[in-house]
Amino acid sequence: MLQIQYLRDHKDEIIKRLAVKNFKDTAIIDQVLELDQQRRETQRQLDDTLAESKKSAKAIGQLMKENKKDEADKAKEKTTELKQKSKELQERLNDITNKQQKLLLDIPNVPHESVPAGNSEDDNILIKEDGTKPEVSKDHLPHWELAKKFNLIDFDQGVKITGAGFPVYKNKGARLQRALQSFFLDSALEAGYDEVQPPLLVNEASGYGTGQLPDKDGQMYHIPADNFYLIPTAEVPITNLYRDMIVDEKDLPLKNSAYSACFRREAGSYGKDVRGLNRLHQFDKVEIVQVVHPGKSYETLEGMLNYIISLVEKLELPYRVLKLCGGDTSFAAALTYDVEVFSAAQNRWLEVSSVSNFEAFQANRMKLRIKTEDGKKQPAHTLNGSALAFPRILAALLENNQQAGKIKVPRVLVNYTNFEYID
RNA sequence: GGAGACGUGGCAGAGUGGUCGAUUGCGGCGGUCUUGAAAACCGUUGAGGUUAGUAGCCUCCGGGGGUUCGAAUCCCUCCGUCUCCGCCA
Repeated sequence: MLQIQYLRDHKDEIIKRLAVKNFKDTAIIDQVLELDQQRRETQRQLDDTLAESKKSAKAIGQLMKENKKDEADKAKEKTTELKQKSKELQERLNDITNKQQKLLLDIPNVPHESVPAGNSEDDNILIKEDGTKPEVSKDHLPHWELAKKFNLIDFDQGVKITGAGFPVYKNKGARLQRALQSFFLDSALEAGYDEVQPPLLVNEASGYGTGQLPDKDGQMYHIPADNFYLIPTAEVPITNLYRDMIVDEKDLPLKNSAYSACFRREAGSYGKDVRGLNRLHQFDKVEIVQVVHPGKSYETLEGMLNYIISLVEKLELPYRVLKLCGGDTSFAAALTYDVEVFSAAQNRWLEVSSVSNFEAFQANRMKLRIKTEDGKKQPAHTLNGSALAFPRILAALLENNQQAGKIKVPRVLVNYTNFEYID
């Protein structure tokens, strides 16, 4: 959510930058500012009325003590009138505030000035590409074939017990997943992230806090009986740990990591995108989150990106980094980098991480502020990134490392798997 | 799930209708004293809105609603915590 003060002061610039995200509903911004004007005016009227009524009520107390009943009764009448007036003003103010709030929630975050215009992933900018793509021969198999051949993942049984997009990992497939979890969590710990294990279900307020609601309602699994949502990423519970908090500047940065299962409805996906592990309804991920001083968030973003790259390098996977264009940058993000690994048998790049700076957008929604040394308060900046998502890493590992009759496990994972080959 | 108790400022804990945004203690910050520190003493110390403003004014005692001239204090409701019972990984 944008700060109303910021919107008031930089309206034209904001409209211009939102166009980069293909947000062209400028009428909504005019409406918000108009409502803001009304809000402040009504607030002022209400304050004055309440002040008068309060003064009058206090005077009555005094008159009662002095046994001046007639004067007290007179004052009561006056106060009753004032009360009626303030009640009306209060209702009007609530109405205006609610409308304004609702509209504000629908305005996306302003993209960073370096974000290029664009409509789709084709307009993303290649920042970096590194690593050696493996030689691919004709008998190279895609990961879903390998998973079957080596009995690592059972997609059909997943369909039976739940539905498509809910695979069952087995044997060395399951152990490899466990190895990834430990490797990613240990690495994050070493990089200074405090480990947490959050709930996988969150309430509505948390969904609004990080910006999934109301924008992505329908993408999350919802449990109506309790009005809970299954988390689409650990970003939601972790960042919301700091909702409604005022953090001392000297305690920054706050750094957390968490492993969690993630649940996404992925309505509308189809074709090769959902084949095998490429896109699932339930998957595993280690997420990293930081809460930082506004002056340091872009520096932090680069640091997080470099950390993520280091993981991919340790896994010996060829990768590339993209800066997302406006059209591909999510509702809540100001700047996002995607990290993709090359999956040899499919001959395609798979997104395994997305790291974003949300600036004050989430902090504003969830009232997460920092207190500076001179006692001033301002919204913090929040960031998060996948470090990393398991399924596509697994897909690339299987496809890229296949040899005659076996698959080689990268050296860094052998400590965790206790096997060198899948055979 | 059933019965009962309770939710007050960073924490502890008063206040049960009238200048209470709230006694007090601890913690934090500033000062006196000290070579320095501790102790002691003095002062200060929540959040939001409006505003050029660290001036004034208004709002906030779990959330929402109600009674009243006036509510932290009474009523309703929701949420949460605790105790006992039941169930249970």
